[in-house]
Amino acid sequence: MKIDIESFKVLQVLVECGSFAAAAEKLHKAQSAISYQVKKLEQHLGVTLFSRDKYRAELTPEGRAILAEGQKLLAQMANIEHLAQSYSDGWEPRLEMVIDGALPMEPILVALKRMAEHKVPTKIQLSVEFLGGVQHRFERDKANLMLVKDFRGALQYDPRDLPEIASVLVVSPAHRLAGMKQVQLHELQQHVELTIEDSSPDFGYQDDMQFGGDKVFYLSGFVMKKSALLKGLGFGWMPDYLVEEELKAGKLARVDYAGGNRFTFTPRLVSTRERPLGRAGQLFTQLILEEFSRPGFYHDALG
Amino acid sequence: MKIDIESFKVLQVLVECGSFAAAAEKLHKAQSAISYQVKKLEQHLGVTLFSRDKYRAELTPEGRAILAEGQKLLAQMANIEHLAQSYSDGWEPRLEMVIDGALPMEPILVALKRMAEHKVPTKIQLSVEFLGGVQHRFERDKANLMLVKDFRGALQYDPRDLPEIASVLVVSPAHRLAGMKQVQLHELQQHVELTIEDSSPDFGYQDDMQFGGDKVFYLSGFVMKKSALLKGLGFGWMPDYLVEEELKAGKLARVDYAGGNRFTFTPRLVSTRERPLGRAGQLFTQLILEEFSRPGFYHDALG
DNA sequence: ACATTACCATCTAATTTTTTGATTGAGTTA
DNA sequence: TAACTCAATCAAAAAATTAGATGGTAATGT
Repeated sequence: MKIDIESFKVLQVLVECGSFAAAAEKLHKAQSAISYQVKKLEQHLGVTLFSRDKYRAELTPEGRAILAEGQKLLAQMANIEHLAQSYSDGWEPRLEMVIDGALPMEPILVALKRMAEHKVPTKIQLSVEFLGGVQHRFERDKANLMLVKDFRGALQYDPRDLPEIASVLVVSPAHRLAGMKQVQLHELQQHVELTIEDSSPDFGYQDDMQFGGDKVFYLSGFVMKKSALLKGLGFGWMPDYLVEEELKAGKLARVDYAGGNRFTFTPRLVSTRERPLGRAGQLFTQLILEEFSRPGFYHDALG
Repeated sequence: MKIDIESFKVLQVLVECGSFAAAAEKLHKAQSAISYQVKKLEQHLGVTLFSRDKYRAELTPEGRAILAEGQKLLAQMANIEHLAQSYSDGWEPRLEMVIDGALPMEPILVALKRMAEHKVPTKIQLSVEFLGGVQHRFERDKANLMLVKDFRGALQYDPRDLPEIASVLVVSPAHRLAGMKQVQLHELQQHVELTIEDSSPDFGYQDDMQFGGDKVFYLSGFVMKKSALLKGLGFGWMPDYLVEEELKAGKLARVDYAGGNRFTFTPRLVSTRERPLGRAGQLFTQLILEEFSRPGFYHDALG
């Protein structure tokens, strides 16, 4: 004779209705069934829930307390059913995403905010990595989505292009490189290059855009890289949207590198066919596309 | 076909054991019963909990999430059973107490602390009232215990004496009454008397110890009364234990009232025969008796 | 490669739990 | 007082759950 959630439902309705018979009617049951359920619950708990010495059965103080706890139980049960309903409506329970720190966070955060506004039941986890670390983590954690800068595609992946992002080679105006015209590669190589540290543990990945000088500082993110640039520590690539202000204000200067001081990359939104996106992943995909394509945002930063 | 708590227990054990057969053995059931329970739960929730395409059945992501919620359900259920066990062990679900603000809080709080150390499952509610307010609230709220100063006993009550507490008539040393010898009643009546406001809404109750002058200030508690005394606003009774320090330090002085500047009262712990005390009430009664009888506490304050 | 074992779904029959419908005694209302 | 409502109880019926047997498939051992 196991305890049954239904007993608490009965208890609840019983108290609402005020009598066994009324509760029976409300639950489309016979009155004896209610009696039976209450008795069962009382026996199982070893506690008298109702005092029957008066005409109407009345909740005991213990009954009141058990009822209150039972409500919580019912609420948790309802919660589970709601969750299950969400799942069978196509929402996935979790959405894990890995994002390249080189990409602008603003549209990503806006997309997440809009997700929240849609009351999506999916639990979302977002990790930020750099360079090879993105793909490494995506594979290690078997994440669902990856928002990545450089992507070596394979068959099982399902990539989708986002609008291009441009980068520019910059340096502090106080730095020697700032004043030079038509800087040659060997000249660049004599200065400190600032780079983002690859966050993958195994270095199978190599940044295309490194210059190969002796003095390379590896930094752990664009915030640090930018402040190192501002301090005149060295030169390095920065996405336009991160240095627009500083260039305008003259706090940073473009390096006039002979090989070109601009390059663009195409961020990609990648999922895998093994783990097809659920409803939340699809919604996020759509929102990310919208936010990255929104005019007047970081595109304005482009010269 | 209703959903059953037992299903979640099965789910839990199933995941712990890793196989249907092992779970069946652990639960002393046939393997087919486990299959049946899982299928039932899946159907009811409309969600696939296990993927059976591989050799071993494996939790789906949805299953993992449902399991996590199910654990909460089981925890709540266990909580209810624990509570019920407490009740059938004689613990009452609630203990409501009303306390006279004239009594020292220290031993009461110590008793409550010791209650907590006993891991009493009873929910405790404590209200502080003054004079007639104590009994009024006791009756209105149908509380279980009342710790009261003056008590008009009736048959249905079950009072129990606590050690006496003494009060003294005090005033600021700067006040005119402070220097006077053998103060007569009519002299007292010309000054402001400070009294605690009766907290009962209907004033059926009248404080015995008032002097009947014109100028009476009603204050809402001893903290306020004491600071009014210290400021020299008037004179009034204070329990010894509250003014011991001030008398020693000379910040307050005894009034040399010809009718006597001391009176004692007997606090009483009262319950009613209609609502006999449960285990928590009995324990509290015992602890309160111990704390009020503890030597070296507020009794030291007595001259 | 073959036999053996472990895994889980499914089926039927047995068992247990729950519901029903009728009855009873006690308390309430007209 | 008669008619009524309340809740407990009982036996029978209905429903849910379990055990035991069987079968197909995947892993394991020889």
